Amino acid sequence: MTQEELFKKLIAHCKEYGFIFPSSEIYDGLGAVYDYGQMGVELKNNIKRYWWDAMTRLNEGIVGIDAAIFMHPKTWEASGHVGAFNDPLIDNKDSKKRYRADVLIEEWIAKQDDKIGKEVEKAAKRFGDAFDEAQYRTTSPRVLELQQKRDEANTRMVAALTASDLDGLKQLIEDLEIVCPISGTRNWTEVRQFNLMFETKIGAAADGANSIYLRPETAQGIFVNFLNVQKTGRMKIPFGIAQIGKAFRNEIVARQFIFRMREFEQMEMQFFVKPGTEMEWFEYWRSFRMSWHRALGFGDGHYRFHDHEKLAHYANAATDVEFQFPFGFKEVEGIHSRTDFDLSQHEKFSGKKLRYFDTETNESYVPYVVETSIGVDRMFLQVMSAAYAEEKLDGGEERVVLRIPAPLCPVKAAVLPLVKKDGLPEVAREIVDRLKFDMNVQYDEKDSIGKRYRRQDAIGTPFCITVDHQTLEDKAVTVRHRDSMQQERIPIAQLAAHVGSAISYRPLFEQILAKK
RNA sequence: GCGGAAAUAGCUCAGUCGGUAGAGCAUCAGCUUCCCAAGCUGAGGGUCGCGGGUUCGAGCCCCGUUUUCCGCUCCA
Repeated sequence: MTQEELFKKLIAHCKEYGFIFPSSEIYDGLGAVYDYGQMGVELKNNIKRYWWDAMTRLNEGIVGIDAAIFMHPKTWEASGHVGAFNDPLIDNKDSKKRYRADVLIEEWIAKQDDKIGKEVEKAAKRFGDAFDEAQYRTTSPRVLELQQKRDEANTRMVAALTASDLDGLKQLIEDLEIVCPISGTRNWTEVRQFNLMFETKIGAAADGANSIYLRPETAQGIFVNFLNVQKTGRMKIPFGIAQIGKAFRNEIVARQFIFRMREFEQMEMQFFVKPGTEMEWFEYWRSFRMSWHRALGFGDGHYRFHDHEKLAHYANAATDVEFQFPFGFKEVEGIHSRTDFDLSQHEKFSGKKLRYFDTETNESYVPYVVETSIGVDRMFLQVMSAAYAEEKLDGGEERVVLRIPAPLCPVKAAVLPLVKKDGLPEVAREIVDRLKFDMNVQYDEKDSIGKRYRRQDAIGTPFCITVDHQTLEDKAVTVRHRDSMQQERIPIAQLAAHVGSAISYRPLFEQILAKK
């Protein structure tokens, strides 16, 4: 089976067993939007719980918040989203390729620089030791001409971008006679703007000034609350603020199932540190976050770091945690050293001081920030793709099993009377009533016992508790394990403790702290 | 957004020459009572993605559209 086939089977499995449904499916669905079903929501909640507790409880000085999705529009000017989330795009009609218009122009400018470099090189050879590069650059007519063309193009591009002048960008591409690298033609479409933030209206006023965005990331809700939390929580640097919440991006093309959705959920933590100590903390979080992933036991080889060479405008160090999905290594989480960019920007735009007063040194400063940001949905897909397995049994039959780590499983145990008579269902119901206070349990009496085991395998239930005739005498049940399919006899009185220890997050947490 | 392919029951699919919808599995009820699915009986479930056209008649032919998949493109 190829990885592609495996991925398709996984998607089908997600729908068949109630993990994920296409949004508003009866109306043909809505592109790149998905709903979590009865099993999916349990798994997703458990993933969030694993993250939340690992971040806020295993680390001293990390507290959580839950900020609103709507934020003051100025937030997004300060964060740079209003400017940078708008990409001007242009298509070549012959090659059918799409490019960012400003990138095409930048590439053209880089080419002029190359030409200038070559001119200078040639001249250097010609003149030998007597060559004065600085003087040559300011006097050679050929170099001056190239420089002038380059600078002019740059000025026009910046002007057009600042003014959101799409026609100006198109004109510039035509004037510079830029050709498509693939087709070599200049058969371009118009330049179009794609705004990646969703916009809506707030309030009843119709004056047009009340546009508001759905947040494209959760981080800004933390930054604007930085002082609130610091002061009311009496937080001392270094400290962190964690948050789980929805974010929205109007992706031009969103595909690969739940890997890229227009509405998605993030788990973010912003860690505020003293300037100058940020690299130390960047390393700490890089290592902590990787341990968090690896503790799930999917195999260390499925993970790798991707360190960013080219950094975003706000960052001075950045790395991704990538997981090997059926469609290749892809980003699940980002760890960024964001400097004081965000808080400084908010100081500028709000006019409010966002500073920390260090009582030991009597200094006040804008803290630096190290961010960890993980997509819940990507994490969900990671768990599902790592857990999904098709096995050949000794009898030659196939079994589909989700080897989800027990603490994350949607259903922890199924209680099954071996037969639907002789008082076995009643005993099974009693067991359900005892266990349901502590965990999500299912009762099932339909079909043969083997069939019921397979149904539980398909949703990843780690324990099947079977009540048989002997149970009536010895007050013990058969516990069947999902992965090994082995069975053991356990007294009913010990069930809660037995299953309870297996579904605890504790071993995962211990492993995170041990590995670090 | 561009190009290609597809869309029939919850799932996998069949449906002849254009003649009014079918199988297996799944689901539900009953029987059977069994520790690793597919025993017996019965039942429910479809505007054939949607809209239009051709035709006496369309699941089938034509046009449009939506969604999905593949490739490109994009991706803080």
